[in-house]
Amino acid sequence: MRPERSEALRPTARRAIVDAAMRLWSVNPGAPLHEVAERAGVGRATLHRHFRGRDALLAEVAHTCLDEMRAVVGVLVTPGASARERLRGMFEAVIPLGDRYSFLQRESVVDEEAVAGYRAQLDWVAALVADLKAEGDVAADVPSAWVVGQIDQLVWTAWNETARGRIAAADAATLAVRTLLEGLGERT
Amino acid sequence: MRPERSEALRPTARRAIVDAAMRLWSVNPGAPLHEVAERAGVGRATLHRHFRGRDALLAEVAHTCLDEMRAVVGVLVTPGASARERLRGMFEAVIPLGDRYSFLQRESVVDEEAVAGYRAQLDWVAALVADLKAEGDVAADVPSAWVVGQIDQLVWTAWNETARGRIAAADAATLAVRTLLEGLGERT
DNA sequence: TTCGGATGAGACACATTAGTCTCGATTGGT
DNA sequence: ACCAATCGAGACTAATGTGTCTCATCCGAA
Repeated sequence: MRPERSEALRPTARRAIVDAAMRLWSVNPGAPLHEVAERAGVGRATLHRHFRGRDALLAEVAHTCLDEMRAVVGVLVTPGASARERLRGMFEAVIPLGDRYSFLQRESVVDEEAVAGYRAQLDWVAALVADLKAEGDVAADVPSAWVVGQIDQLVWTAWNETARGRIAAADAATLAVRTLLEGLGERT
Repeated sequence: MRPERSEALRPTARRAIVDAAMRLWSVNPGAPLHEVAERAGVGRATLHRHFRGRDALLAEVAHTCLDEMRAVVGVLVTPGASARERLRGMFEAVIPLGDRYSFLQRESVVDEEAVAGYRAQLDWVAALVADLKAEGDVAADVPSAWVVGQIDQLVWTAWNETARGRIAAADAATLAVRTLLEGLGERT
């Protein structure tokens, strides 16, 4: 009757709830908790046993997103890689995560700590932009804030188009790099 | 006591409500109706006198957005203009509207007629992209869907960055065209 | 088999929002 | 000055979401 019971252990429930919330809130940011519980295959009461309330769950979801993002981007610190290579690697790593992170677009009500983490991510991108400029991949006269915003949106657009099946997932990162760099590179 | 009373006529109330909803929902898509009424300087009951419910208001707001967009874009059919000039004109016309249209990003629950209007807008952009390709401004090997999505997002990014004061409004359109075209133009 | 912890289902109270109604006040036109 | 239409304020009900609680059940471990 419940073959998935064996895997629905104690620690797994919490994880399932967070995962369900990520996916559900990415599509419908205002989805009620009972929908999250249902999607997680968990009772409503169990959700409240693990999380004090909606805010607590939202905070944990945000933290999880940022942790995963950090883990994925952390691999890219391979020394010796050019800024352009790091940019491409970042796109390849982050674009597949779009279907779970898109709800973060709304910076609405999140933890103090979470915003700090988000700031750190933006700083990472800002540093990358600085390197791109230093290595001549991005023209110096383009405002860095614009470049950072563009990279942010490129990730979202890439996921958006692949999710709709209009772009092959494999092409997304290549297209993103090309779109960004050959649009902001040194004028020819 | 109420100097604005003279202008708060019968037909104006409806308009004020729609306008308030546009601006408010752009920032907070889930804002309750009493906040919309308050922002519009109107009683809650009056709002319900003009609109059957939340859905009806949402529909009218969407229609208004599309109508304004159509009106603004309609001016750009000046014959003889190159595709590139039309693209730039579109950016200049549409970017200032971002603060009222951004809530449309969520295609969530809208009128059947509204989605049709939105499709028409995308078709207009798709036609522009075709012209850009024909005139050699956009490389032929880039998927048109990507270009259309990019233009869409460019508008949003441009407003986002100008709203945060990180980019001068006057530079936004120029930057957008440069970002798009010199990123997707013929390889050099 | 027995026991303890965790779970699911559901009842319940509470808060917020949506929608309706009434009443007194204000406005613009006559 | 008067009248009809509209409006704002507030009371009221219904619907929805949130949070707490109880109880029967299931699972794994002893």
